[in-house]
Amino acid sequence: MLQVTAAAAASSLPPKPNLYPFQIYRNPIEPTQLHAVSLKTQTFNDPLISSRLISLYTHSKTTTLDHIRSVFDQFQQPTLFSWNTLIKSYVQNQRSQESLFLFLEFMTRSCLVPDVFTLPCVIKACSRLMALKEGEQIHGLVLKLGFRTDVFVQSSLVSMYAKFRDIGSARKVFDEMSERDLVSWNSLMDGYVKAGEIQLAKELFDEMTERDVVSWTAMVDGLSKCGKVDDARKVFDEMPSRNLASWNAMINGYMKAGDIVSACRLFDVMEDKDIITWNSMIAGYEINGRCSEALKLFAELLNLGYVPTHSTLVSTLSAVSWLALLSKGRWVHSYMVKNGYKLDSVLGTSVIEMYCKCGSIDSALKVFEVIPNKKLGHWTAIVVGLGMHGQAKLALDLFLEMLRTNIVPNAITFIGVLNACNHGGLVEEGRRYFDMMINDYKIESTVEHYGCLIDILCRAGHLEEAKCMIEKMPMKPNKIIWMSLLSASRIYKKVEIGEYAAKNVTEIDPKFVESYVLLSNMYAATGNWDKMSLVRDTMRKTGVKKDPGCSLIEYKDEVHEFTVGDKSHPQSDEIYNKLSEIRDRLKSVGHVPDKTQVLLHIEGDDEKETELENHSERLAIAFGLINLKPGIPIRIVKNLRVCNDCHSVTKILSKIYDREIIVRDNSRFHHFKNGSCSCMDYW
DNA sequence: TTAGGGTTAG
Repeated sequence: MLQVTAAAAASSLPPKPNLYPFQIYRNPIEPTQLHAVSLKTQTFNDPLISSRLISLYTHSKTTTLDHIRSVFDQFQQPTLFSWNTLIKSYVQNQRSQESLFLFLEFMTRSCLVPDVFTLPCVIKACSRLMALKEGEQIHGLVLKLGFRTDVFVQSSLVSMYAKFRDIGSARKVFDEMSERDLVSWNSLMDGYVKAGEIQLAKELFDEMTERDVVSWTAMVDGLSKCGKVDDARKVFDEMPSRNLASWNAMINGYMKAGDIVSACRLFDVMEDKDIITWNSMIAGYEINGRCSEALKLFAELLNLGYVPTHSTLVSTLSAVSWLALLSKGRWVHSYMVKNGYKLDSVLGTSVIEMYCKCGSIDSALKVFEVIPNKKLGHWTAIVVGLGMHGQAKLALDLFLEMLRTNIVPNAITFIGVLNACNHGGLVEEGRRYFDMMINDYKIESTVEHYGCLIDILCRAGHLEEAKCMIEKMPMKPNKIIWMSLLSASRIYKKVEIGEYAAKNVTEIDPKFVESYVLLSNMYAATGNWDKMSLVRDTMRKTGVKKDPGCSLIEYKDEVHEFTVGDKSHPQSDEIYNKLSEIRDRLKSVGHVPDKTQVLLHIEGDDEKETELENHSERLAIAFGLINLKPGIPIRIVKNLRVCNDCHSVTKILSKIYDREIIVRDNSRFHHFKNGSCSCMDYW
């Protein structure tokens, strides 16, 4: 009897250590070595050996996850340990979706029961994927299996719900926990922070009997995210110890508050920095409009040997886009290609956007075309970009192609589509896509969608209808919408509607210059000189001033900036000679300057004409004609809307100098080529 | 044997 029991026990136990090829746990061993030996000694399927093998593979830096998977697939009966290890590897390698698939396979195929190691892994996968439904299912499984008391499992659930912004469920799990560790406190607190409930976060923080650096950092982060950067600094100063994350949170807080000086002060005194520190600074400069500084930091970071992350590149590309530094953008893009960055949803979109905003729609298209299995972001970026560049037909063709590949558009895609319809003057299509968005895709229309549709109507001259729509739309019309109506009133000479629109703009933003400019230009265009001088008087009285026009052009890695009548450029003499040559050529083709649209207080026609001729974009064009070789497009970035006269002059120049001129104004691109412009004279 | 959760950029 005794003997039988011993034999049965022996057969269920793992073989004795001396039966193993070598002492697999004690000695350092390469996974490939163990793999080979296990095959030779036919111990490959031994539970201990196979578990150890998977573990060794996951720790080896040279083994890919797919290879580990192929080894795993050869096991006859993978152990729970092997399943857990593989599931975890997927999560760690940012392949959470596959880890959930694997978990599903585990549940259906393996006859094993998940344990306290399996569950936190899959819970984390759900929270990474923002998979609410799956997360709740796994929560159900946790309850069914009775892991209610396991602190690891429970705190994973708290952090998952916190990530989902489902603070109620997070709180519920937290309240039911029989014991709580620091992580559960911190997770819940962070949940409150993320949900913007700073008061509740603070209460929880005060309630905590023990705090670690993570708790303190979450508090710093929370306070600075709700705009209390001074309070955040107080907490930061009180902290018993700080780590990189704490410093980064504080820097980021300052940057979000627009306090670049304080952010820099911290950055400068920091001894250790990591890539997140640099990313925070670069993104901070970028959101505060200091794009040149952002690019400077990017260059410095590369010099110091840091490896840029996706986030670094997104901010950098964004800064490049703002400045429209095409050559810099190309450099960053080729850096990415050389270093094997994949153009995923986020990065691909950034690169496409960069080329669009730098005026090279051709490069954007080239990048778009070579991206394999394109995501919604890629499609949206190119549709929006084509719209911006006035290529309506291609934009809509691509949109339809996207629908054919069963990609579901979102609200932003439709902004691109409507914008494209607008540039192509496609009124009926615009209405149809607007309805399609609401009825077929159940996307709620925003003020931006209405803005596009109203601009479509305005552009086509349906001003009354546009006005009706503005009055009937379900949300409060914004400044842009009224400006759209005002701008069209100027073109179609509908003074009454224009005045009505201008009045509404002024109510929203009394200091908004562009509305005064448009109103005055509308009066000028309709010969209402008295009212025009009235507008100018109002501007003088309220102290509203027109921003000085400014144009940028990139040449040999340098940005050349011109303002109206600028004489500070080293090549100034040459530029003014070129301008007088331009004047003669314009005269010879019969161009008469449109002096009605000048809004500086200048008496006498001669002065007005000189003023026009020295508009910043003319200086930039002259500079381009002097320096850029024939055939190379002249790319200019302007801070304001292009004025009427400059627009018609640039059209003529594109023809007489046989030169493509691409101008980015404050909202769109104008491609001047062979005497016409891509905006079809509506802007 | 061996594996798990929380803070900072985007």
